[in-house]
Amino acid sequence: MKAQPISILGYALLGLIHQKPSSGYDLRKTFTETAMGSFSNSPGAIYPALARVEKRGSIASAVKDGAGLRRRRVYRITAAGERELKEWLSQPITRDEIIRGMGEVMLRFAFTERALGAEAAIALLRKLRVELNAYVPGLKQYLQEKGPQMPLSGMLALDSGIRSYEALQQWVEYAIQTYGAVASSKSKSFRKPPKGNGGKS
Amino acid sequence: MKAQPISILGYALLGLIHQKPSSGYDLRKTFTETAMGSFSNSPGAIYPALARVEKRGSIASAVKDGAGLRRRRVYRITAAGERELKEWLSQPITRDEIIRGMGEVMLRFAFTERALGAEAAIALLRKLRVELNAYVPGLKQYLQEKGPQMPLSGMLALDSGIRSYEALQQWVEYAIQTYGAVASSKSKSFRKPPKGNGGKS
DNA sequence: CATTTCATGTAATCGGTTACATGATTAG
DNA sequence: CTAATCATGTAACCGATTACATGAAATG
Repeated sequence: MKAQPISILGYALLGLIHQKPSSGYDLRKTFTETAMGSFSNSPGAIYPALARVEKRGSIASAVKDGAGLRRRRVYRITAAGERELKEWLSQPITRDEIIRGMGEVMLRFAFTERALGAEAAIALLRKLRVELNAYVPGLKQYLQEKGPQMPLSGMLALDSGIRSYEALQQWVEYAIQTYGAVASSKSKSFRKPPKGNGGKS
Repeated sequence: MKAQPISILGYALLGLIHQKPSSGYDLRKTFTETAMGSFSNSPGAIYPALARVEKRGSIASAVKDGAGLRRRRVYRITAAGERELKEWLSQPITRDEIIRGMGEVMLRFAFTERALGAEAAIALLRKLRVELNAYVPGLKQYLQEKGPQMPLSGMLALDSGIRSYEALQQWVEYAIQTYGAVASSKSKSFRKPPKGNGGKS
């Protein structure tokens, strides 16, 4: 039944369009100008991806063309697309996803609040915490056991990965706390910027 | 002249083979069992990649086939391959590389010591430090400026990226110090495992 | 009026994913 | 002797990269 699945780029586009109807050019700008630089901003990636997602019915487009306006094809999400987005966001976080890189997890987290609510975002963070707590100790043990036999650079590269995961663990705690505060006060306007870290900069 | 460039997977294979002649199966095991899990361990990726790198002359293979031994095709690096590896490792670190993800940078770092020596590894770390110091403040400023207008989850996702870069900055300092100590003592056997972090585990 | 920016696409190519295929060898 | 593991491949498909193409509107 299910045709082949939506690619990660497809989900990124779907999530952004869900937040706000956009044209291909808008989405390209988002990828170049905001911190989503890990996605391709090339037209040869985005326009075909949009066409694929549209063909499967997850988004729909309309050409806006007024006097003195540039012709723009604006996409909006459909009911089916919203369903698919929510389904994707609801999938459990696996260890595999953590190993392959945080990109997809973070993308899902970024879209969860808007699509499923703050409680779902907190639940995702809790699941992420569980997976990290199960994964990181093994890495550290591996470093301690095999480290001395590795070349120094290999050992350091591994250490870099571990530190990165530990920073993520600290972030998860902070994010859960932040969400908890917001959820309990039930006020969307209550929002202070994160201090972020033990700023040494 | 230059045919199309070697892929990242190709360089990963080239670097590993440079460290030690290996078969495709060995390399697959390396990807699954060690912390290089971000690379594909599927035969459909590795064997064609090996064939491509061999066809361009960067590696050469010989079939080892003894009595009571399984047939294995073992690859070793050629002089041309070593040249190409060193050239790749010598390329400057760009901001683009940092944005696209640390995977390639770390891979290059991991191979640099063996291929170009400790001094080159330190030089790479210094360049990485410069690039990070130039990049991270902009991200933090972006968060402070645009953060309040972003949905909480978006702000937190960005914060996660920033924390990750800051952890990397700290790692770079640590790595430079570690290498400095080893280089000054000029002794390869002097090597203690990294404490790694403010261990809360 | 020329150039830059906006805006959307197409075509060639290539590497990775997934799945399948094949045998030989060791283990139970 | 059967099952699992070792070991190497192949084929179909699909998505991303790169480069090119087009045209309209704003800018100077």
